Amino acid sequence: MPKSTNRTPRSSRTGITQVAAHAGVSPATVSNVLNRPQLVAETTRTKVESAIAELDYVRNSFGSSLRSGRSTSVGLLVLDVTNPFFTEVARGIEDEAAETGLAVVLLNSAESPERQRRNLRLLAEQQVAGAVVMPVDDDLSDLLWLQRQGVHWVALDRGDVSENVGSSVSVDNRAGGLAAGRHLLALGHERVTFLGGAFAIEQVRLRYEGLRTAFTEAGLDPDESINLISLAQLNAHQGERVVDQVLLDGSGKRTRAVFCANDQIALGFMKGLGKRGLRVPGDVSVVGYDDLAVADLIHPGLTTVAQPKYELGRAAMQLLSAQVEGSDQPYERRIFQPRLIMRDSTCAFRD
Amino acid sequence: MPKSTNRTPRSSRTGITQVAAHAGVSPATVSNVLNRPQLVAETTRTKVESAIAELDYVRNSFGSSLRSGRSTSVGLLVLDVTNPFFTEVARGIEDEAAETGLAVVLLNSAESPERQRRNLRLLAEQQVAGAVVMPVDDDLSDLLWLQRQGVHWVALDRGDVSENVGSSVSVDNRAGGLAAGRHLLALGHERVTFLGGAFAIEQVRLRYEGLRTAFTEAGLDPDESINLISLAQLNAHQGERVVDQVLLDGSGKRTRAVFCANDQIALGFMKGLGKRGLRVPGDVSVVGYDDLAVADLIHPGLTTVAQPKYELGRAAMQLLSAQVEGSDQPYERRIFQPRLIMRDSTCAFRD
DNA sequence: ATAACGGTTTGAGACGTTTCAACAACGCGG
DNA sequence: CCGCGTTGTTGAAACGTCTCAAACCGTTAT
Repeated sequence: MPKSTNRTPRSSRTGITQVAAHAGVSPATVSNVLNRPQLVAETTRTKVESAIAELDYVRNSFGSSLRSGRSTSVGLLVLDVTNPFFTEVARGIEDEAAETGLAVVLLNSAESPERQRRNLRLLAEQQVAGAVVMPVDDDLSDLLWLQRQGVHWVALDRGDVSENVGSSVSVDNRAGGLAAGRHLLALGHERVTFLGGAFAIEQVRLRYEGLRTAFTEAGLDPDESINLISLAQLNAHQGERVVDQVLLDGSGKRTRAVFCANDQIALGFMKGLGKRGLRVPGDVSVVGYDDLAVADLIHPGLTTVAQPKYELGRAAMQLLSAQVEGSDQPYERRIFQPRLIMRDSTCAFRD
Repeated sequence: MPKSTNRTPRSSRTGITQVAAHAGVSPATVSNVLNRPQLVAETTRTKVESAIAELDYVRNSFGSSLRSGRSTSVGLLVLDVTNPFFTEVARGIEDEAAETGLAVVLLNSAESPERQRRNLRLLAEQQVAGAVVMPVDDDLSDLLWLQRQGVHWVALDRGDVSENVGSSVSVDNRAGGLAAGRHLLALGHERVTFLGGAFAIEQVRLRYEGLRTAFTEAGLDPDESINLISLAQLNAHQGERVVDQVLLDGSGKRTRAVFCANDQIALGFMKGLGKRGLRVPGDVSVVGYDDLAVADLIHPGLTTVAQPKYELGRAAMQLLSAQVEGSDQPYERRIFQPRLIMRDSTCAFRD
């Protein structure tokens, strides 16, 4: 990469000073028009405004932010830009930010702690007002560092960050697991496979716990009734790969109901079933988690647990704004409720 | 929203000056260590470096950029953050940017010209070094304005921006349509429905033209052989809604092959077919466009035209860097080739 | 006539960094 | 011992904006 000399091209870009000259007032007045219009008299204000229009002036946020200490952008640090869950959230954040005139700086941790660290550092350098972060692991020290640098943050989908460390928005994963479990039990499935155990990931663990609760509620022993299968990664490929293992079940009886930690796994799993000539829900009932757009498009429609992703994003941004505007704000954790969406991938148990 | 006084909290944040004091050198030297390490003597450099480490100094990009005129962020303006096509592209851009230490500012036009305009303005204010833009319509005047403000840009997936206005990266849509057409013809389908005509969108028009070329090649009259159906929007819902209309075809004969302008349409269409008890590919062969991740997960697997999305993003970013580093660079347009992926949603014609 | 007072405007620093000309220190050949 | 080039270091002036205290100016109260 050649280290080119890439400096501001022309000698004097149109700045607040040029506008001031053109309108016959002082720079300070122009600044006032821009930032506290109430302070400046009607007639001068219009004069300045037309000067701004004529010169096609746009504010230089560097100068502005440098002086005022206020930043006009916020960070969004996600694990994987490609993940449909995040993209919905991102849209919520983006919409909310747009209303406040904030720009969203998107960074991708790619699930790597090292890259997360680099990105947080970048955010600190960029002096963002705040950041919405999906932490890559349980180690919050980097986030605390960010806080010390004066950057507020809100944790996304990680309700477990301890209360007095930061705000968070998340969806009640336990409730989601519970709803899925109740649904399957209502259909008569007293034996269920949970597909996706990777308990390092909090969300998965909670969904599993919710499922167990449903069985306990029903007077069944979770340890007996739930077949737990661990996956290296929570993607479609793993879901497909593990089909045979699931079908055997260990108990001898064939598995009739599967609850997947997310929709992608469910899709992979269903693909695997199809290859083996098994039908959903005739042979196996499948419940997913996330309600991706495709869940409603595939055949059969996937019964799944929906999360208010867009709302989640908006809420995250709102909490962040609150933090930023009043540094003394107490930390808040907002928890949303998931919703079971019944489609055609589940049906009543029959032997 | 309360207009709180939210100023820089502490009196003197650790800046280059504090580091200088702590290391017993001048601020200029610290700056040199940061930007041109070769210039400064080994011993002083280490001295400064440890001061930086001890004080946990992070560079303030406002001050830096203000003075140097160099920006450390680029914009990415998309039509819809949620669109899987863009998210892949975004990942490419993000990866490439990360390597250069650039931050990506993500903005969403939501298909609205007015919001695009606002976003471009925001980018100008943020003084980004450049932007990757998917223009919302054919009106390039706002982009030219951006250029006048000193912000370079690269058009994404819009090869039609005229040569001497800006760079672009795109995928050869005509070739994609051609490949799809040849594939269907090779299977014996001499009559095909094109689903998605909304020719305001350049990509769609070109895919259609490619399809026509395939028929012409084969000695068939495109006007006779291709049934063109227009959709208000290119989404799954529209794809589903239009099923009956497609099946009738007008010619009396039942449609046996459909080429959809994108995968989402294809998915919706297939859902509609399923509801009517028709099988893919037995009753109707379906070809999509985009190769979304789900195309390989659903049953039957969707035959579709894949675009090198990730590469597209990387290339866009590379072109942008070139523009930024040497303002004199000639505009370049990079065109990628799509690839037909054969799965199970197409089969030989039989009556 | 003076003082006090709102409503407006403005001069003169900051903010944190980079840059560049100038300076210091040093060794070296003449 | 003097100039001279080389290598490191630095003082001071930007960059574009915001902010604050001070100045200005017609009014009105004293």
